[in-house]
Amino acid sequence: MTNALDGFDVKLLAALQNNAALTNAELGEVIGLSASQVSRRRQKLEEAGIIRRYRAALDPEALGLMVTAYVGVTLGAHSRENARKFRNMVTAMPEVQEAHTLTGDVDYMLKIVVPDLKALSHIINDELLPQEAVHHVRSSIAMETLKDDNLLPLK
Amino acid sequence: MTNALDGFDVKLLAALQNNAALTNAELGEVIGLSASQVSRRRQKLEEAGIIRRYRAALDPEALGLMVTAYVGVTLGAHSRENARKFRNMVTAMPEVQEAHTLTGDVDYMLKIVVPDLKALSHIINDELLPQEAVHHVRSSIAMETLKDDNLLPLK
DNA sequence: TAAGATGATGCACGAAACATGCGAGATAAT
DNA sequence: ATTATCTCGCATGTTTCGTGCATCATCTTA
Repeated sequence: MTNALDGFDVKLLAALQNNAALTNAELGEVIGLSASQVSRRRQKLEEAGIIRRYRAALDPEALGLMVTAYVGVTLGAHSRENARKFRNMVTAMPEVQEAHTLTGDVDYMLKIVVPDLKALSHIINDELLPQEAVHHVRSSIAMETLKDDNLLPLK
Repeated sequence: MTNALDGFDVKLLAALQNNAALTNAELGEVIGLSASQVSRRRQKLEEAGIIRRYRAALDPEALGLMVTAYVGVTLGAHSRENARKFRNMVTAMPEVQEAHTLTGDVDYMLKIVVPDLKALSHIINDELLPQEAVHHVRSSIAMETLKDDNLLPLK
């Protein structure tokens, strides 16, 4: 069982994460393969979990989501229970697009997208800060987005 | 010309950003509309630019991309020319998934995805820091990812 | 080196999904 | 009440997809 990705696979993945609306024939034209082979390779990549899902990328501003912010959260007493609560809350919040635990003095980094500053303020002051575990919150608003494609670099 | 999104549109967008592989018939079943209507509304949403593109979401770890880091960059002398160079460089780097200018003391926030710490070190020390404009770089490695779907919150 | 096995490829064809014309129904304005 | 506008589902022609099959390349083993 050879599961290594060859050049075709890498090209295919690159094409698909750029534009998943292309037909197998068009993809084949781009990477130099027949449509049927594209179909087969695609299926394998999906089954292997390398292709996780297909998604429509929406325009935030067209939907009235004007504010993106990065919020660093520092927990106080690192009690297991409070931390668990915090994580559950954060992952359940639709405004939170990304949430990571970090090295260094800031424990969590959240990427938040909301319609306006009022909504951001509400999240920080009425949802995050009241949490028992939360000790300190530092938010920074994204003024200009230079890049936001989340495309993975394929060697 | 009425361009307001109704409930159907919102439901459709929500479904599509979760799973763009659904057929129009399946989508119609979910939101309570016929396949043909789904097709038409979809076309409109695409033409209006609300649906930007369709993308395959890949598994970073399956591709050997094990390290995600947030890198805050502070510029020194804010000369127009140096800043421009920095921005061009950053947007051209495939490892940079997101790049925003921020409010506060940190000028830029970069989200970087690379295979390993060596690659991260290389980017910071050999690509970012040598830039004339760059005064200070502070990087924080994401240890655990709680959420990374980048789904927009649809009211 | 020969021979067998494994896997990848393009072609062809049946099945599935899509796009669109059309008439019916609903809503709003005159 | 009537006309105009818009949205709807149905039906149908077209495109796209998935898979069986024979061929070709590569690798293994004797």
